[in-house]
Amino acid sequence: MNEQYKRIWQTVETVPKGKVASYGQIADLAGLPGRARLVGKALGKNPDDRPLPWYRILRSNGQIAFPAGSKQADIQKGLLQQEDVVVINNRVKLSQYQWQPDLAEMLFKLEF
DNA sequence: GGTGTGACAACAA
DNA sequence: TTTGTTGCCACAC
Repeated sequence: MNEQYKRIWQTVETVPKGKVASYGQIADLAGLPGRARLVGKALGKNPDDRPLPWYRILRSNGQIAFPAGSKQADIQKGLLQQEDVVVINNRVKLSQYQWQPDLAEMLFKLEF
């Protein structure tokens, strides 16, 4: 299994409930600056044998990465609202819900 | 090893 | 705001 994917998945798992992060943000935190698209691929290859909060990952502008109205978009929307994240027109207010990693999270991540 | 692709991002209009 | 362009880089053919 690819190491980078593991790191991406691990990073995604550190996103707290009720908060969201962008693909680029995850890439940066995973030590892969500029690999936002790789994050998308990693999530696509996500082995469903472990719970991964993939639905907390959005685009840089807060929009859900799937076409509005699509099956996936609906599911993601539902899961987010289940965590008290308000989704309007297929997007959320990043100014309010975007995750801001704190020191504890950073330190945790440094222990690769 | 060239070419096209992608759950992206930043910017222009 | 929405749409199009361009940059990006690991992957799969």
